[in-house]
Amino acid sequence: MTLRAVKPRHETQVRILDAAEELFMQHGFEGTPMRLLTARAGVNLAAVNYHFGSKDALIEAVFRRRLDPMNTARIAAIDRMEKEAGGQPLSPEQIIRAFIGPGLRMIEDSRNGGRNFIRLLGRTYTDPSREIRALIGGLYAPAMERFKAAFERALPQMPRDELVWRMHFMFGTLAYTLAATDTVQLIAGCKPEDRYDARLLEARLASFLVAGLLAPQLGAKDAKKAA
Amino acid sequence: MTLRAVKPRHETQVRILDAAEELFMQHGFEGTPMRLLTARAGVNLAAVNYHFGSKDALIEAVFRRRLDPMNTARIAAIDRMEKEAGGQPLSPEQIIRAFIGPGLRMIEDSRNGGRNFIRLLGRTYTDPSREIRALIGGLYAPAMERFKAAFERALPQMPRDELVWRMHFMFGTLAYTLAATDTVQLIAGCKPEDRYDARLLEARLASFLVAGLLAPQLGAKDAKKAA
DNA sequence: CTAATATTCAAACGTTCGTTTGAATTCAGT
DNA sequence: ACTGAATTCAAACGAACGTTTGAATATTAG
Repeated sequence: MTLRAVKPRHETQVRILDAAEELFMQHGFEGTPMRLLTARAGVNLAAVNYHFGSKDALIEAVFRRRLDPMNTARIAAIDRMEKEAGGQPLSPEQIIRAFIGPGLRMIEDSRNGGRNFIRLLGRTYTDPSREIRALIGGLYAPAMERFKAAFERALPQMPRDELVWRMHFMFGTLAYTLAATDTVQLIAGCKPEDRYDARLLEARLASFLVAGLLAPQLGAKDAKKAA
Repeated sequence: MTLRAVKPRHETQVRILDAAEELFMQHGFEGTPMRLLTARAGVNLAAVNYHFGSKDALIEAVFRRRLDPMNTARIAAIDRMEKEAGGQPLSPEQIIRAFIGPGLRMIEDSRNGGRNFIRLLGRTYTDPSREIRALIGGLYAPAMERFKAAFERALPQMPRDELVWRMHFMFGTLAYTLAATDTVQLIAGCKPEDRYDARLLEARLASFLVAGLLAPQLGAKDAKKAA
């Protein structure tokens, strides 16, 4: 009741979520049949519908399991840093690292499938399905608002729409970097043995993003067309 | 034979390609049934298999139709610019604009479906299917090599692997920006009536990418782990 | 005009999909 | 140990998938 009974209570659901994470990453949502998924998880075909209701509900559960704690941690990190700064605005690099840190560090967690999830997450930002994108957008909304506020405080001189675009660019760079962790060799013959060092990647990415965020703004001639 | 006969000769194939472009963008490859595709194109269900062989072959044809001329144009632009420079290396901004220009300007072509294709292309870089990614990678390879060479000439002091990473980041930013042309509002309440001004977007993106490409490199302490 | 080729068409093929069913089994509370 | 709920299981459901077929039609060439 206390030890042996508690564990298998949700074991089936965990096995399903783990298998879904891996297979969704490898083959996509529509490319992953329920039969393959349940076989990989070692459960009965009907288990997904019994525990989650439908395949779509399973997809949502896969994202909620990791994304909710991840974004909660991001918001908590920003809150803590601002409190420590005592009213002073944070530096852009601090904010950027607080945002990209949790995702990048989850790459190293190949043990518990965090790496699978991150890659899955990266390519789901641009999923064809409107419902899927809406789901991801909804899960991200609170954290996004929080970070936007932090950036506005750090860069009070930057116009609102300019900031939105640069956040868009930064978000895209992160998403693609996470999604295409095996596609770097597309550009150059990067040896596949070069395993990802998350700390090094974080440093490289942070340097790139900080520079982009603080890039020279458009001249007045072009900028007035944006207003 | 000269006017009425020439046009309908390939009209069916063009209608199929146009419909595929739009529907693949909206629903993905696996999410687009042949019956919907052929109905949208106004052709018979068997027409795709007759003219292209299979659905997979159609996917390849969709990309080849636009991507081959696009990358040819990119390479030609670089060649021309280098010739005009007379041996002098090009500026990073020149190279970046030569790369992102063709794609961004195709966004404005909503008439002939170029906008559809660009969004489709953006999200296919991170497609789950290995075959699809390999196809895209192969179509991009020549242009990628050409631009890598141009960057190496423009930035001789930058280490090879550092350049590869930064090209990766830049490529990701462009891909996501193209793919998520309706997701900017995810970050902020960007009014949907704000139509894309491709020239303005190109200026914003170029500024961001140039800054990122020229960002300060990692210190020696971190850099030696990369070697 | 006629014969040969190219294309279109309706219909059906076999397969695979997500989901449902109802009985069998395991578990928890008394 | 016994009862009721929770879970697992094999089997089947109807629908939708990509593809194939062979006849009908349109196009080209001699």
